Amino acid sequence: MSALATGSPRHRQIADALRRSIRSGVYERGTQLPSERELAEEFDVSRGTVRQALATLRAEGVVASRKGARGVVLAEPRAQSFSELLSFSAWARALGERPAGRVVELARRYADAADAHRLDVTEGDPVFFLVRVRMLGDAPVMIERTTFVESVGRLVASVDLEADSIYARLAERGVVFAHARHYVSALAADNEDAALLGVEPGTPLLRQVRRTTSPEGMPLEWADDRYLGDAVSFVLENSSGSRHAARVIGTIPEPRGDGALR
Amino acid sequence: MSALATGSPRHRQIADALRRSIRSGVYERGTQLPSERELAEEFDVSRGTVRQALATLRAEGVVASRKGARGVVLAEPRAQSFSELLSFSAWARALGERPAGRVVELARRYADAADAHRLDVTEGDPVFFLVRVRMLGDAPVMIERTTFVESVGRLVASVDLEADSIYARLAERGVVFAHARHYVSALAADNEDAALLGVEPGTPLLRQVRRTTSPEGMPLEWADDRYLGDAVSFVLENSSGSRHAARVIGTIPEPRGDGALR
DNA sequence: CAGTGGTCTAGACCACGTG
DNA sequence: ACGTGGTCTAGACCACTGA
Repeated sequence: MSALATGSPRHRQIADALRRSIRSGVYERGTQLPSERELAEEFDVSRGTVRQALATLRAEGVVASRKGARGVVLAEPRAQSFSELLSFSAWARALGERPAGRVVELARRYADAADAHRLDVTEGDPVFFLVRVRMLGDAPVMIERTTFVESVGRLVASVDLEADSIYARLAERGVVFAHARHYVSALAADNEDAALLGVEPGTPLLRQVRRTTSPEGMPLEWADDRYLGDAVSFVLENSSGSRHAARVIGTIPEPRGDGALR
Repeated sequence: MSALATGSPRHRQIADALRRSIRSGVYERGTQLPSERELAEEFDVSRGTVRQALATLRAEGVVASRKGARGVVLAEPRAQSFSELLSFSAWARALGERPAGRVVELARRYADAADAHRLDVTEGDPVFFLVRVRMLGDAPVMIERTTFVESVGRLVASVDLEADSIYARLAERGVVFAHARHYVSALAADNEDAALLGVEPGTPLLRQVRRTTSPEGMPLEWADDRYLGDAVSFVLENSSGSRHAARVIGTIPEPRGDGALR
């Protein structure tokens, strides 16, 4: 016990405490939580702070609540975070797997129309392009094709790409990835995909196109990741109030509009 | 103008107003928003209410904010909601498409192990099983295989499944779908999939397995939806603070644990 | 340095649900 | 009828950003 987050905000500490209570069976799946006023007294904070903590758990799909009734426990908390969705290395390590990567290509090149659109740069501006095959243990599970804006790419080029997590290294140098939008669809492996993953062309792949921005909203990278369909899946939570996820026609918005459809 | 949501909470009205302002170009992508205190004065509410509205936009990926600096506009707001992710009909209509569906099978049967696990019922309990092919215009785009708990399934059986949105009809009868967890992966069309969608076996499909619960956390249905990979994709937003989405090893959790992994 | 968002408090009223 | 969560107010202090 102890040594935990004395400096972190109170509402986060409370969310952590509630998560632990649920995981350890103090509050079981399907049962009701104490009222917000009771929790406020228990943690010696105002009700507003308790509500802030509960909002976090609600967004995680751990609890649900309605107007006149007490909150209920929906499910065990999942251990995941933003960095684990962004970084293959962080994710793999959190699962106890040994992440590995083989660099296929690292090049400085010039932005084409797609790069320009997704990174908010001008066509012809320099960007960095990186292709890696990522593995769990010895088995390849995905191909990662990432395009970085020049300032970030220069840092990437100085990292040990075979061993390290790019995002951990960049974070050390003050490059913060704060927000991402992901497009998820399915496609058949083309010849290059197939060769890199060691499968037949035509094998179904899960495609994730991602665009990541800094806290200021500045695009930092975009990536086209392709997973073996039976190796990995994505999980998302989705409640009546929230709009974190959506479904769109077609695959990936290419030409104009940043937001697809239209 | 006017006629809009006089009864809805103030923070929602403010979020709507800000979304409109961004869409209409009052606040452009990449620029700063007014300070929270200024917005509070403009809308004549307290700062807390403004922050509640901004939290919504943040979760949607429309704006971002950090400690000492003003919020910035990340992207144009997307028109989507929970019901549009859940209901094929609502989604298609919102896009101006004409949704259609062909019922392949509707049967009352008895829960197998997977049903029992996902719906919190006992193996052998009655459930309702529905298979539909969904189309946009004349083209089939997905197969929907849904299993309902008995109480909901009985209502489903009384609905015009070819024309109506199940979820709209159920909502009218007081069955509220409040929370969903989705698992997204890729797989190859099997013979049945291929025949129903009119494609070759082996064609890549985007698979979404969903489990939906009531506001009280009671499971109402689970579904295995398979989309033509090039017809539809999913979009998700994901910020440093949030945990709405995650990546997991393997495809769909089958046996135990509700939360996959472990 | 002044201004900002992040956090927190201590109240209040309402619509809703359950007994 | 009562307790509940949802909403809202009017303050306050802090850590951080940016000129």
